[in-house]
Formats: sequence, structure tokens, C-alpha cells
Amino acid sequence: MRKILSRAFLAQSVLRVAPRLLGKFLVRRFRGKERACLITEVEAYDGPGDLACHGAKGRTKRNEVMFGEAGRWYVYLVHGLYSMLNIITGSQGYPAGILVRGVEGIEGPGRLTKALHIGRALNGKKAVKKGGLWTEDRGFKVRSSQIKRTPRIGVDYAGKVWVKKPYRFILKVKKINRPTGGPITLI
DNA sequence: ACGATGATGAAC
DNA sequence: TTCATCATCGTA
Repeated sequence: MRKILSRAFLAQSVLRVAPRLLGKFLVRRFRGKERACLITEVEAYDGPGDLACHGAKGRTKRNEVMFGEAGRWYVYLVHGLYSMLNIITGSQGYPAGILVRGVEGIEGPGRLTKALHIGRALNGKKAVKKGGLWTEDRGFKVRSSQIKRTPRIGVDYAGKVWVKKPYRFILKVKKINRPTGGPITLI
């Protein structure tokens, strides 16, 4: 079962979508090869009121994708080194998105984008169709008991209220059952 | 604990 | 034009 995640799914509120992104697959097509990775860690950024969200400071050239339609990638550079990959969710005009922090075998948002050759060329591109990068449901089932919630990482600047929000979702998975016995990351 | 490394946005 | 800041990572 392989189904590209729809715009309608992503247009729901970010706090509903974020945990449901766990167990889905991030699929990268690059230089003629396709690689699918199970998403294991995400963070939600929820609108103009969320002081950790880029959208809270108003619309700028950098963050304008956040204010657009759900189902597009928002990619930006941090610390001059690392690209951060986010998928936009919710309603048009409401800046909200989900930072993909990890996939199976690659922990860390900067490492992940480096490994999959994800950069700002993908900023603003559609995530809901086969292109360079999209997401799929491949039938991997996640129980709520497998999801751990914690505060977000690296958002100390956001003030005590928003620093503490449990908007980080981690998929706890020991061993994954897969038909082939090979790695979950498929070429 | 800290340096790498550069875009970003705001102040001036 | 300058400045502080930054959704990080690797090495120590």
C-alpha cells in the first residue's frame, strides 16, 4: 500500500497532523534514485501565537511559504550550515508547519537534510505529488502508546510558555517488521 | 564547552 | 552597514 499524503490531510491543524506523520515515509528522488525513509521524529510549529514559530514575527521573504497552502515544503538554512525541512500544514494564511527532525537511521534535522541532499531548492515546492520530495503512507501502523511527546529542541528564545509546549513527537520503535528483512530505507 | 559558518531581520 | 541571533552538529 503506497499512498501519497494529500493536501486535505495536511490542511488539518498542525497538532493533529504532526503525530500522524510518524510512521509515514519521506521519499526523496535525486539523481535518478529513489529513497524512502520512515519518519521517526517531528516538531509542530503552530501559527502566529507560537513564539517559537517563524510565522510569529510576521510575513517575510524567508518565511512566506509558511503563510501559503498546506502541502508545500518550507526549507531554510540555520547556523549557516544546515537546511531545516518543514512541511506546511493548516489553513492558508495561518503559518504552521512540521519540522522533520529524524527518520529511521538518521537522527537530527541537519543530518537528515544532508544525507538526502535536501536544500533550499526545494523551498516552496509541492510535497503532495511525486517530484523531488514527497511523503507516503505505506501502511505502517503506529499506536499512540508508541509516541513520546516532549518539549521542542533549541527554542529557548521563545519564552517560558512556548519552550515548554510538548510539541515534539518521537516514534518509539525497537524492531520494525518488514517483508524483505532488508533495511527499512529502500532504494 | 565551543567553534564552524552565513543568511536573516532589525536597528541605525 | 553593522549587529545579534539562529528550529545544529561534531569534536573536546
